[in-house]
Amino acid sequence: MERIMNIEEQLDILSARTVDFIARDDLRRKLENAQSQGRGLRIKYGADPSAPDIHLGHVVGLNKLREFQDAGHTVVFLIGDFTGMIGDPSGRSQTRKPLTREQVEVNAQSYQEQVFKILDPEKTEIRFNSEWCGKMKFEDVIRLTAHVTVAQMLARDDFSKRYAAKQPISIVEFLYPLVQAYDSVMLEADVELGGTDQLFNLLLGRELQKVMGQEPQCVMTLPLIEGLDGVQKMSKSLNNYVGVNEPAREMYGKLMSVPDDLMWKYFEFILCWPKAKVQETHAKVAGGELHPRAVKDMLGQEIVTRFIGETEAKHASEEFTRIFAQKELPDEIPETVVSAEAIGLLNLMVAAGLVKSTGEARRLVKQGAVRINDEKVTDERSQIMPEDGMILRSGKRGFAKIKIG
RNA sequence: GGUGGGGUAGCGAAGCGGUCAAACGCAGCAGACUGUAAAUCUGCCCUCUACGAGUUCGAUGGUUCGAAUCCAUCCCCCACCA
Repeated sequence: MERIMNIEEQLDILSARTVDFIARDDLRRKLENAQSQGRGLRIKYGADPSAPDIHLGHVVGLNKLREFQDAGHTVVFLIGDFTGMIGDPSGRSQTRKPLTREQVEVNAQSYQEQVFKILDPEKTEIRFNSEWCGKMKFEDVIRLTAHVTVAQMLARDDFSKRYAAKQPISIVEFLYPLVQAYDSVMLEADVELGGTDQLFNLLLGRELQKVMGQEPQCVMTLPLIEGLDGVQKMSKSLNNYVGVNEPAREMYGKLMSVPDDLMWKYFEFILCWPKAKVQETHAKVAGGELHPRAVKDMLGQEIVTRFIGETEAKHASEEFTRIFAQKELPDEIPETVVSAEAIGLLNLMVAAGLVKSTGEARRLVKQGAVRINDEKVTDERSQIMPEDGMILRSGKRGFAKIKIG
């Protein structure tokens, strides 16, 4: 994989699929210098430690990082633990509580496991920004802020919009981009990668490096791909994501629910299919030559294969067809242990973890979504005599097997 | 420091003395349909020992036969002017 590529060739490959790329000439110069000195470039990628699930949205960027590695460069995977421990006031969701040291470490650990499904550990440097942020004195912080003006900050799209709309903007939010920029200085990043929403922050890193007497980093942004709903960007908080650590069955199933039109993006940015191949396949579907369902099955299987394995992918695909197309049972059904006494149907469903409350159970029964051993149960008051191996089914996706104990 | 606006179910947002477990939208769930956990249509969507009962509308006390709606105090948030 590590053959000698000429610089222009590298530039082409590295800039493929990017939205913003600043600036090609800078990168060329950096590549030339690095090559003559026999070293690789340092590619920075920042990660938020509060949401340690890597999902397909991140994969878009990780793929690009991997390309850099394959070209002989080093990825600096920066975990923003310092910022994570302070918390984020912008998301006014209280769920964004500051993390403790321990949580950060646990999250960082799980990050690494997932990230190395894509990145080459040999060429990855994992760093934490508490390393330098934690040592800064207040006066250092103030000095840092002197490098940026409010007007510069307000240039950021979401700030200016919120300011115009008289929405709150916390000072901390002004500090975040600055911290991120400072990270670039400390890491001496040659290139920083991020989603298109990061453009401002990435550019600020460039500015700050210049001010601090460093070669400014190049900036690349990659598209944010939409999640399962097909509209909003994939994110954990919107729960429209596919995590790289999910079981094959989940991963495949979620991918099958992606709107058809979105598939092409996934092929291009997650599986890194060449654009021509994507267009060709798209054309075949449009012309009726290929069935969209078949193409989506291919997408699901290829993605599962990449993160889990081919056997699992095949199995997930077959099981999906069996359950949803032929309405049969999955291979493995979680067991619930109950005693051998008659129990109300609603309570049994709660006990089996199929529903959170009896109210929800009642609703499902009324709607005809509940079956016992494949027989529909419509009376919400029915008493059930549990039997070993009894199959309780609620809706298309809820299964429970009864075990007497 | 001053002025004004707020805190309502997972989120957003109505309600401003009874008909409010609380409109509406989003999210979620189910059914039908389908190539799918897509789209569309329909229904559901606080809890329970469930044709009834219990707890909700920032907190606590109060006025009332009756409060999310009125009063008092408190806590929290926001914008604007200084």
